[in-house]
Amino acid sequence: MTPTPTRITQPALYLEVAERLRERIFSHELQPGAWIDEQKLVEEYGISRTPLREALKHLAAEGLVTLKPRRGCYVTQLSERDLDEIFPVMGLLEGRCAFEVAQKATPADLKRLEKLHEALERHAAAGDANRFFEANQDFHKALHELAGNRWATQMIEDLRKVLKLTRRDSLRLDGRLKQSLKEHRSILAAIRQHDAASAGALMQAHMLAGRAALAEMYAGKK
Amino acid sequence: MTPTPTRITQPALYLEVAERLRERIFSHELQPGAWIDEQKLVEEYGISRTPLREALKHLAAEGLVTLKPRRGCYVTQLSERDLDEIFPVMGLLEGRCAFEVAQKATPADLKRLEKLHEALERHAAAGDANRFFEANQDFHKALHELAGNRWATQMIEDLRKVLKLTRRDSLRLDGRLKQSLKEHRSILAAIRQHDAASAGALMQAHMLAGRAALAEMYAGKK
DNA sequence: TGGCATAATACGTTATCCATAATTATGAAT
DNA sequence: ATTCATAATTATGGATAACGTATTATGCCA
Repeated sequence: MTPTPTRITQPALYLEVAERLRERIFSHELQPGAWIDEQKLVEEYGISRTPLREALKHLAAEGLVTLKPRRGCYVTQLSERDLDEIFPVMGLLEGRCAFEVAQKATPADLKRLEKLHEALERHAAAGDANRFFEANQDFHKALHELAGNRWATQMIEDLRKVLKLTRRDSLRLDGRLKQSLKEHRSILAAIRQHDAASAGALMQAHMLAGRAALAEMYAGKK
Repeated sequence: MTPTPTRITQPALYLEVAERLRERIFSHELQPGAWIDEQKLVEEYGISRTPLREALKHLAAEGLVTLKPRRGCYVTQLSERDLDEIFPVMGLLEGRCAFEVAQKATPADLKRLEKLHEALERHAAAGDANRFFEANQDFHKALHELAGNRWATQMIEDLRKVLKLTRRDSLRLDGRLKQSLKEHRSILAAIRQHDAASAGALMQAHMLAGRAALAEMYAGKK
């Protein structure tokens, strides 16, 4: 038998720390705007300051935290303006992916997408927003992979991470989940028909609709 | 009199180091694929390993260097595939900026763009590829600023840095400078007429033409 | 010549210290 | 008592040294 399939090269410590912090940020245990206490984390994780600081710089490059010189590290707070800027960029990139996939998807690719979409339908029918969110992400990821542009994919993933700072559960908004499903359906249909222009445009609209849903949620909170 | 207007908060050391390394990378003193010797740099700059390593991680996040676990740091080498992926993304983002600016440029904005374009014309007429390159960058930067999407701008700038790893002087290619100027002219014309769709499309084509020029250069080298 | 053990190199991490800037607490003067 | 200036505290940014360990290179032996 092969020895324990331990990772060939174990990830650097700072990457592991970054991942742990990411989770805490996404779970909102560390809220946007919160100060990140280096000393506390050092003790908590039982590591030294160096890798922690490297992890924080890494997260800063991703945009999840903001480094204020001589004042420490804070969880990034997205402004309304940030959202107004990020979603259109996402729309461009995701729209392009959809465009590409519609052009070159093979029957096997289509089958895969349909399978992912079925999961989406299922979770929507069950009203399970969490699973829907996951399935949604899987569907988009499959599109990126099929589009085959690694740089675009990287950018989209970075932006998605940043958006997770805020998005939380706009899907739970009354009707948004159903609407989102509908949009997905039409995107998939366009891809199936190899109608690249429509697929791209629909995807772009899908992103902007996501922004609008968020805005609605904020408005509702007031 | 006010005290010496020294920088309110002087930039962190690792940022300065990163900038110096960037220059050495762009000047091709550090060539793509080259191994970066930490010890040598530490001695050379008279700093300790900590800020140097932070600088390297920063550059890695920008994509200029690649960190191989336990094997050190190497200047990033772009493949043909990378170029084929990056230029279209640039096209999307820059195209969008041009689109936006065409929509909302004020007379003052147009005047500013025209002034920048004049510099472009001047340096093209003089056949000064270096200054043309600079002026070209200024023109694009002005567009980003007028478009007003900071996130898109950030991404474009990051990609431009990465492209500088390779691009060097495709502008010196026979005729490319002139062709580039022509493309700029038509873009500016579309913006002046507030023809957003054309401005966006022309800009996108401009980016793809840049990719094609690079490919031609590679082909010529063989 | 080929495989394996050993040595050298350099990366990742820890621990500690110092300087400086920011924050808070303290105390004096009006 | 309130305000302002100063002092004490705290935390970040940076430097240094040292250690463990993975990778690479060297060289021995079969």
